[in-house]
Amino acid sequence: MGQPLADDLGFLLSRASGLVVRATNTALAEHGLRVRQYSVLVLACESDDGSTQRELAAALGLDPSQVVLLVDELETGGLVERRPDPADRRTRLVVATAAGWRVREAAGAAADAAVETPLALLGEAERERLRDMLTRIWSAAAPG
Amino acid sequence: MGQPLADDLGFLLSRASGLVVRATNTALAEHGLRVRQYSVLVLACESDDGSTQRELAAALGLDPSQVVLLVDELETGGLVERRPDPADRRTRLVVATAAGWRVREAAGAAADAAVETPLALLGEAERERLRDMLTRIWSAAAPG
DNA sequence: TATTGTTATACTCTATAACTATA
DNA sequence: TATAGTTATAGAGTATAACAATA
Repeated sequence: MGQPLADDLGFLLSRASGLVVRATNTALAEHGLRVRQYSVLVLACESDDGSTQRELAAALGLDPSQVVLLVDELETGGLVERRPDPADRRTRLVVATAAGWRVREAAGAAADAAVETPLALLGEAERERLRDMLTRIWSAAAPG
Repeated sequence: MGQPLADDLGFLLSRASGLVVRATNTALAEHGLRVRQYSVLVLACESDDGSTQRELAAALGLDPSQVVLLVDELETGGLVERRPDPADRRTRLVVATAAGWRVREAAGAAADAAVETPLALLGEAERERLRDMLTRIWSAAAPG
């Protein structure tokens, strides 16, 4: 007869994800960002030499064509810039600007605070276990 | 300086959720469903007397106006029907038809199989812990 | 007055295909 | 011939506001 919907991990994942994404988007709004743009900005801040859009797409689980638009918006806002790659003229390295770093820090604090409400019932040890499981879900389906 | 994106639970949740939803949608396609319609159908099968659209919306975490369209599609496909509520003429009770039950069973088996790939690295005990944590995330933010 | 279902609208996200320039 | 980035488009998902019927 099938399991109840409340036991379906796919359903539970998407419902929890939607909740957290909504809360994060609300918090990011005052910084002019949404989660997708924010994710790109965070990744750009993580690499000193910049990341190719292909690398960003793989890390985010998005199609490269979507990354183009996200980087466009961040670039228009002056938060990242596209630098030519000296080694390969096809690729463009996405690097955070000084303004990007500042926004990333403020927006990150707001996002972390916003997510405390939905995560309130989870202790730090549990969150670490949750991170581990979600990472393994990703690695099982997106090897490499 | 902020945590790495790979440690951000919001990001990990949405990435894992997207992955599982994509796999499930692919599996449900041959049954003419997508996850949202499927979720409504499963809930309709769970209640003998039917659920109001308000109840469905609350359980799914959707706005009631979205449930209208999902039920419309299921009703057009003959999988559910809207029955008048004898106790309250405003409400309409959503009930699965016999065809709905059959589709729910076949689609559920396909969805369960499809999700085995991304969940392959999690044992049953871990899945139970994951269910518990995701349920608590929901209950922390959507009390009631 | 408040609630249920409904309609309408706009925006965001997702999926796909095709094109260009380089390798 | 393959890869990085880009453009374009259509469809699905999300968010809000307003309305009629009923409580």
